[in-house]
Amino acid sequence: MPSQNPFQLFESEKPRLVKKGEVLIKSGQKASEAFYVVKGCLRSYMVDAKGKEHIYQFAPEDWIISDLEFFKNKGVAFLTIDAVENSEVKSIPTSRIFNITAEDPALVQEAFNKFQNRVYALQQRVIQLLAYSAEERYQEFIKTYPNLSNRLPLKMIASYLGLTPESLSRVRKELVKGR
Amino acid sequence: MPSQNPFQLFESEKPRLVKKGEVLIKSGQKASEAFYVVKGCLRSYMVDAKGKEHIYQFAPEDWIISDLEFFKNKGVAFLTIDAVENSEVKSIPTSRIFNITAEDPALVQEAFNKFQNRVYALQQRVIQLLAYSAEERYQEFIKTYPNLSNRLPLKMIASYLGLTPESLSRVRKELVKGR
DNA sequence: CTTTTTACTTGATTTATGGTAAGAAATAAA
DNA sequence: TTTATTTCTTACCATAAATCAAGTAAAAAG
Repeated sequence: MPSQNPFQLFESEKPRLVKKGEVLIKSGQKASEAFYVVKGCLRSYMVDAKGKEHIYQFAPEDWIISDLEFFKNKGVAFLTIDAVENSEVKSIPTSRIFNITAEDPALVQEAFNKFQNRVYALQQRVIQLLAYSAEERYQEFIKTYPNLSNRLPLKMIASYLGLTPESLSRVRKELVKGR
Repeated sequence: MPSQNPFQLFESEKPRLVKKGEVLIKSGQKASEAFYVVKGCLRSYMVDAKGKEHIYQFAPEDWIISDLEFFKNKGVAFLTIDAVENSEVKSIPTSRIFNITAEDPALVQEAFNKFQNRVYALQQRVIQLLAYSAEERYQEFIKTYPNLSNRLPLKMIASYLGLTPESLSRVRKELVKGR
């Protein structure tokens, strides 16, 4: 969810420092915050029955990240959110995002744009998971997020793409050979 | 994108009849409409390089369906939308959805709810594609959309779940045996 | 109805990706 | 630095799902 200017909704909030690895929202927890990343990178993920992590989203600078399941799920977070790097974030209760109707129309417009971008990004993600091979998904990832692909450990990119680290390592090897 | 009451935005539109198989938006086409399904069922899908269809979304009664890529893609539709059954639909230009700021606050609130539901549904979909096996995805589908699973041909459900019809047929066979 | 087309099933085989394991490289900690 | 920990690579093998192929069932068209 990138934006030209920091989202107005977060403007008045004080940024907070979070250390690499620090957990901001824990799955099963009864809290719901949305985070705006000023600096660094957060991620959201779920852990399956076998203990394997599946990364749903990365949020580098200027992105917003939260767990929307909250509303559907009796106020219990479904995803875990933690910091991939030492970061600086602003936060608001998620509920505020859905209660801005009466406020500034510019804010409403801004929220619409965010939602539009978000739905668009998710559409891309679903299509890629449905229709693309491991190699195609990886190539698309580095094309779409060139900045992220050199900052993130391979195993996290693999998790985001629905692959094992071993498979992504092999894919990468093939790509190098191919040039 | 289900809703309690038909979305206000579509209220004043005249419903139009579409026949099973009729194409409403064609990939590559320079049109962008959002459809509200009064009766029947629509779907959106993309066709990959090998000619294989991948279904992104189904829209039965009371759902909204459109191609958001439009905005990002120089006004060219990425997905194709057609009718899975004889249907009755209302439509508006997609752009209207993003230009309702100045109008009725209730409308804005309604749009927020739709977006929230949509992002939530997409989150579920991504997580399932990342973390679930063929069998788990199918079971989740019939649990989440019990009504849809008996109306749709198996091959479309397979496409939606990212499977071949052969694989889904086998999954189904195993499930019957298991009981 | 009868015919034609499309959808579904099932078996045999292949393929892409996963799992295991061990070592190398890189990063973090001491 | 040196050591410890984590990440990445690579080889070998396993497996879920895809592909191919052929037949059956069901739906649409005549």
